[in-house]
Amino acid sequence: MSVSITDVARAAGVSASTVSRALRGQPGVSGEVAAQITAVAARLGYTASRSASSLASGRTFTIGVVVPYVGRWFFGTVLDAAEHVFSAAGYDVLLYNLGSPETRKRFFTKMPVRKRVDAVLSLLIPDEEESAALRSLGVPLATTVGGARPGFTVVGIDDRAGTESAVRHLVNLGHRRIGMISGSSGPQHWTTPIARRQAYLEVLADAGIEHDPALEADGDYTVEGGERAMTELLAAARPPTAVFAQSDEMAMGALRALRRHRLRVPDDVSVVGFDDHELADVVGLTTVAQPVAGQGAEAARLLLRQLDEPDAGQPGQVRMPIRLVLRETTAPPRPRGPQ
Amino acid sequence: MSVSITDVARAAGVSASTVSRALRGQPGVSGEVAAQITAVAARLGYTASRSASSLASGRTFTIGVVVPYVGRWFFGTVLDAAEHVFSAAGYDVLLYNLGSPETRKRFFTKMPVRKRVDAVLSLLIPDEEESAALRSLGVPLATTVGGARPGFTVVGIDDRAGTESAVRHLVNLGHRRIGMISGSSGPQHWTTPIARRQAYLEVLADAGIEHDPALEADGDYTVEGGERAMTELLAAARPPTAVFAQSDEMAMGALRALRRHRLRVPDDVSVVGFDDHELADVVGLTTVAQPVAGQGAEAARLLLRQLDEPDAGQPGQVRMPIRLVLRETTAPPRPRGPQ
DNA sequence: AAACTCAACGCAAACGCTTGCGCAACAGCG
DNA sequence: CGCTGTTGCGCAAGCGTTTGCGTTGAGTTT
Repeated sequence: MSVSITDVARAAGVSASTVSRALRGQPGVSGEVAAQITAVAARLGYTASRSASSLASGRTFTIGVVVPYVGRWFFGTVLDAAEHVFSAAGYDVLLYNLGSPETRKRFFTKMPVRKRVDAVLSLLIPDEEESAALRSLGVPLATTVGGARPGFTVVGIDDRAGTESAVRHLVNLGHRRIGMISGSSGPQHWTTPIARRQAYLEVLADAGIEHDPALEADGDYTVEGGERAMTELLAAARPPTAVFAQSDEMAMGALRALRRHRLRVPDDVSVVGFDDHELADVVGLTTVAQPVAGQGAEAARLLLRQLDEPDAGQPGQVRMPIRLVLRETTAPPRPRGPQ
Repeated sequence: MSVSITDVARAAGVSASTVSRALRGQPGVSGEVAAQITAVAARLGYTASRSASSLASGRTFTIGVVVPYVGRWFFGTVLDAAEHVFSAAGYDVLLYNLGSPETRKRFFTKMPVRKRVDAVLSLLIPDEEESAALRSLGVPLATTVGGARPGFTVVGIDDRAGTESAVRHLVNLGHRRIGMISGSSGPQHWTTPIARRQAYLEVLADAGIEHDPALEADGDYTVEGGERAMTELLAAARPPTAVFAQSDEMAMGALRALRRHRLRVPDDVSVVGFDDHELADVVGLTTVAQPVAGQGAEAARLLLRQLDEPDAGQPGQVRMPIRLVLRETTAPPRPRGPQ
């Protein structure tokens, strides 16, 4: 029923090996014969069986992409861009969505990608054990999040610089009580929240502002979490006049909480986010923009390059530019109340 | 280097066929031997090569999911849910992101999923030619968008009912000049915008409101498109006092446009969206909620069922519930101006 | 004209698994 | 006790490619 390489070979009056070579543009077959074969293959609607060819060749022409939540804007956007690069290069992508701890565990113990992929792009930060498991695959690895990791190509941003620009902006506006909504709920090895928190503390210290632990809350990187966190901050003895959220989603949650508390933004409270979410502009959110799609595409390109030249040296590290985007959720604090 | 089935067989003192059967829980191997084999396999860290087993069995344990834009909330959410169902059932998902016409064309001519997947879930509406190509794969097919299609299991919503509830809501508030931002830019065979438009027209007719073509604009299903469309509507001789957008993203674009025009929502203009986007609540958008993740999960489940019982009858059709969610972007029109 | 290259192609052996079939061994039956 | 079933397992033939190597014949060198 299904047309195989021998069918093509027979129809073209050559051997299967010649068909194989011709269709893949390998040397060892004359121009005319190759043309003939391509024509016949097209006429018969022949597509090589991926299973068979990867079994024989050891190459799968497939990239594994593991992501915590495809549904979230950040990951969806990275994936979108990466997928375009991969598919343009003739690679398919095998998607693993590892949101819950169980699926994540299942993935890393069963390792379904073993012998199924030529490389893997991880959009989540593997812990020591997990990255060891990935390395054991013996294929090029890349990630777009978190810091340096042995064996991984990482393309990311300067989290500290980004955070600095955001918090410094609030300081410059005159704010002294600056809260932070972090997304630190994840495992410790995720360096992003840590780096951003450090930068936050440093800017405060630099401005001579004493740090108040009551002005920090965890937002879990979600809208709901951000809302909860903001509510928490508002309950503090002396609530913040400005808030830096480590992601736009959390910032939007914060906006919602503020609205529910009948507080005006930026009159009563300023808020700045991180990411430049697609909808940040709609809500007028001041934020730190990072090239999200750009990171996905770049990581994909680097991975492909490693595939092409396996003898290349250390996996690279790329820092993408960030920039503060001023919109309408930040303003000087209202000159009222004590201090 | 890599451990194969024969390694396990040797170590367990049985034949490869017995290992194969034991590991897949097939009958024909005694309990103790099976236990032995599983233990040995675990100790050796054996994972069956997917290429080899699919070559031999013809089954791939992989589902192809084709989607227009993974980055967009709707598709990302559907995909997320579907992936969970698939992976829980032991299936991997091969992702094809077909946003641009070129990649789409490439996909449907090269058909890279041929012999690579056991089923495909399409999140885009294939035209006649494309769905014929999909059917030629000879595997179960499902989609979560658009209307009935021969050979496809489709789980969706009642677009007309959803639209009716939205537009009727505006009518009931007293609006007479009700604009619509549609997403009809796609190919004609996409029934969603068409169905929604019809329902829109019907409600107007039913309310005795004459239809004004100047109150319709195309928003391309994007935020930017929605903004453009709203700007267009505002330029009409008699601009609308309310707008129904066929997606929340377009509605949010409309909100942005309105803000730029210094018009207040809902005081000057009411707007209602469609989807109940994750952030609809943040901006207070009144909208028609549909179970997005639910549709993805349900479609995935139906696909798996077809895989289990291939002799089942016609592919099913499921209608998921919708409901109007009232928030803060709709209100009665201001009683001023002529009529 | 013999010896040698080299390009173009075919042969056949993998690749690692699944599965129909055959063959013991053992149980239950008349 | 022979006979038929049944259970548990091994044999070996695929599945559809890729690829190292061998063969052929035309072209080039001495």
